[in-house]
Amino acid sequence: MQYSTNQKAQGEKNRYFACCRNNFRPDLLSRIALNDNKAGMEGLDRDKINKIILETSKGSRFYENELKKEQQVNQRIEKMMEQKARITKEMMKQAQAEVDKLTCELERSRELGRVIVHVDMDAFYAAVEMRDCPELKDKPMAVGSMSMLSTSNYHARRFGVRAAMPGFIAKKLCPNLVIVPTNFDKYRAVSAQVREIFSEYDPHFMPMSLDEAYLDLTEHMEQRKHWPETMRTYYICDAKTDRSTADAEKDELSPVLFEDSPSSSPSLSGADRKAEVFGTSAEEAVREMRFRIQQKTSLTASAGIAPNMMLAKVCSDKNKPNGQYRIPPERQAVMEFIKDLPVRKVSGVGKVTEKMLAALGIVNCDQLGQQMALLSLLFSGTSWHNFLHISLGLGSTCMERDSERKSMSTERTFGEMSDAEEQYSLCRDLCHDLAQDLQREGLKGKTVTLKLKNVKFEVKSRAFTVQYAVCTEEEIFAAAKDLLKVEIDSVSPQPLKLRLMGVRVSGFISAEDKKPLQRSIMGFLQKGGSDSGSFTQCAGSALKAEDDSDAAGCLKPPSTEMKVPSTDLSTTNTQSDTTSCLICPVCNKEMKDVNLTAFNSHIDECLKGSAMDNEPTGSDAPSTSISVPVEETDDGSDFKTPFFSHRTKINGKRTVIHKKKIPLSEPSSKASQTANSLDAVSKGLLLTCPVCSQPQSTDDLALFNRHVDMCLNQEVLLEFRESHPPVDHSDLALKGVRGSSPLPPSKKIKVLSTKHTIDKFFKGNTRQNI
DNA sequence: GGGGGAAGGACCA
DNA sequence: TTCCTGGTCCTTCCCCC
Repeated sequence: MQYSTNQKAQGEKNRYFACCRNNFRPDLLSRIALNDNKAGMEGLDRDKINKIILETSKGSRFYENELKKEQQVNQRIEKMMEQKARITKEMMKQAQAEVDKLTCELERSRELGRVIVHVDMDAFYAAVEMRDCPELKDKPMAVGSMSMLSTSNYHARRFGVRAAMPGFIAKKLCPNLVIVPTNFDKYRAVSAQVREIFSEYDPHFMPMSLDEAYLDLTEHMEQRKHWPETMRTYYICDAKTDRSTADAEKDELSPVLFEDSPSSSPSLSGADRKAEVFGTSAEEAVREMRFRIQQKTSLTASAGIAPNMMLAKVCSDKNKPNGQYRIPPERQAVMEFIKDLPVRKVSGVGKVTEKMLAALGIVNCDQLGQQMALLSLLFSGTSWHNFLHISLGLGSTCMERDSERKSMSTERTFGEMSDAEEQYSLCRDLCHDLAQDLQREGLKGKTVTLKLKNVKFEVKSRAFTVQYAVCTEEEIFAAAKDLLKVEIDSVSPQPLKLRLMGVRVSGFISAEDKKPLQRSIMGFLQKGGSDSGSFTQCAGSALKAEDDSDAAGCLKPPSTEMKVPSTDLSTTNTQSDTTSCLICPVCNKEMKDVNLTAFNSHIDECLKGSAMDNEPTGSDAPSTSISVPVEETDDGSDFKTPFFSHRTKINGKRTVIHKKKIPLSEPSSKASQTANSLDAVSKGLLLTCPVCSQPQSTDDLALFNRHVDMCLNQEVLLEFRESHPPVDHSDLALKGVRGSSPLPPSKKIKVLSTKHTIDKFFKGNTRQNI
């Protein structure tokens, strides 16, 4: 598809006059009107569709709110235009110089060597439903409810029915529309099948949602070059394209067609089957992947192939449905593609940005590039850098893998709710659900945010940062209910009329601390420590960690969370874990690539051995010492726990739990008790638990070890309870983190930003080059 | 002035 | 009669150090 600027301008003009004829203000249309920026929606009678949408929406509270938002955007544009009027020639000259300089740098670092693919399933939810219910195939249908549609099939799109449109409006546009309720379990199952295929092309592919993903095929292409034809041959499934789920499941069981690595399936070479041989180019690899997806799921996918993620995403939309498009890895080809591309096609440019740019006469990426100096004076650095990337056809070439979750939330929309008791009850329900989700992922966060949408569609969020990271229903509710109370009180004696409530927890504590409370042997024995808390990293010896702790002595006292060193592994379920580097606490020997079972056996042996030749020699006797961390407390006293040193990050600040090494000869220490215990073992009598200090029978060292493990875990919990007394939120109520400053929700009118947000595609290497 | 919390908004699927 | 959900990131304001 070619984008013609002239056609587009003419279209805008026509729409403007059509609006005038219909007494609709054109500036309102941009929010309420049909967004036909979607495959299968080209050439629609927009005026007719918009008229229906507006007539259906007009007068509703939603419409009124949209109107208000639209006016806010218009004000932003006015401000921007005033700012533009103040720009001098000199300012433009300087700005241009800066733009040129940055452009040169970006051009120098342009990377064209990666083969990035964006795969997007066509009308995914609708396609799954049509596959499983063939009678829907020829009807306009959508998935969702009368309130909101998730997606629509291509028949429905011809009527202007699309995702994110309320069902009742869709019904006005297309009275014969069939609305099917969502069935996420089914979509997830299909998505898993598709992802299985993705992983064969890029094991580290980046899923964006159930129906789309980015893949880096660079490595695959290298290998593929040397593949014989048999490895690129796939057999065509004769199954009906509209087969039922049962058929699909049957197919799934077929090793011939669907468990389809030709190399590992010699039976595939049956001559009676129709085969398709794919080539070695990127286009062929992607065509093969799409073919396999279709064979396995009976669903089609579209794909874009480009040197970066931004372009790949745009490309996947180019030949939708069931098509693909490639931008060759050459600068000229990229620039040619970008030239006429409407800015709105770029992911990250939404309707507000589109409108603001349009006010400056910028519709396509070519114009975006030409106006960059002006944009650099009107938008924030982040925003115009983003625009510059787009105009140069640059995007991330480095997929951000394993990025950590920042927040977790749950929200619910409902009919008007005015009763306070009901609202508190709902709030608790939400907290309950959220707590379950948080605990499922082992997350704890310090900021609780309550989101409210009133019946006028006005959204408010109120946040409160608690002193300790929370994850239970009670803890979250304690904070959320106070936030809710303030809102209810603020409109009293009128009722607070809500249509949505949500609760969010963010500000997660570090990766290491957000794991369950139980501290594993792995955590104790890990050499040194690492910010990430990963056991597989070897960041320095246990002795070195002692130095670290000294160095960290000048740091602020560790936050109380630090008293809960934790990992996700318990001492009893670690057998499958192999670590790159461990250090035995008894003999201090480094052990590489050892699994925990073997490591535990080694410690047992060492304990026996140490017991036999128990010869404590003071601090120079690492073989018979254990580490006891010392956590500084406010009164300067030591806080001892039987843990090894442990470093973590809280809110970006690195903190270290201090570790003090205590030789066995040191009296009155748990370590010396261990020494005594070892001595006892040597005498075959009893062993004193280093944690609870109780003598234990020593007939069986394994039993003794289990006892110590249990004690350790109990002590962790005890310390956790001591250091985390139940938070009485009624005391903390709305004090916020700034101490005396009362939280309450600011009633001030926010100055609207005239800045744009950054496109997430530019977080990779390229962005760092700026 | 910088860091960080709060609030609100843009954008995405 | 009816306009979602869950997530990320950005921007601005404001307080504190």
